Amino acid sequence: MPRMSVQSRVSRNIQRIRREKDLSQEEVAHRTDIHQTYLSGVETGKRNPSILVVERIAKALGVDVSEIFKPN
Amino acid sequence: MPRMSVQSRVSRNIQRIRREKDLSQEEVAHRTDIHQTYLSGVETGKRNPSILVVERIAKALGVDVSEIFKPN
DNA sequence: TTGTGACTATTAGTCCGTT
DNA sequence: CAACGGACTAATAGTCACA
Repeated sequence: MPRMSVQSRVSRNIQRIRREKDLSQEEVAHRTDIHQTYLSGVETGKRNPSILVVERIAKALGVDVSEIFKPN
Repeated sequence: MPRMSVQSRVSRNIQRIRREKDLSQEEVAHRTDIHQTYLSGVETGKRNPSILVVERIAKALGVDVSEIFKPN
């Protein structure tokens, strides 16, 4: 899977990890204080979040930020 | 070096890689079409760039985006 | 060559409801 | 529970004159 855009990479990783941990978007929204609708936009690759937002999501998912940017 | 903020992590990695490749901020600015002053702000941890901006910088530096987010 | 402050234009991010 | 849309506000993208 070469040269995938950073947005799809991030969205896939976030969704995968969130599901692995059995968390709902609403739960992550609560933990991060980011709206569910926005998280949805991130997970569907429609949003271009800042690195601080990605950091908050990573924390809420209990993983290091670098996990979110791993190629898939 | 535990739990360093994503901003310092990103700024350090970008600056380190850029210097390893012997590039000036202006050269990277030209390649990314991002202004030198903005890059400076990113490298000094004062900006909170979006993931698309980080992707452009990574490309200009010839590394995968994940490199930029590696802990240091 | 890199950093700063100040600024405007654009986008990130919120909040509402609805599917 | 997740996605979509619109309307809105806060924050970032991007520029400049200068140190």
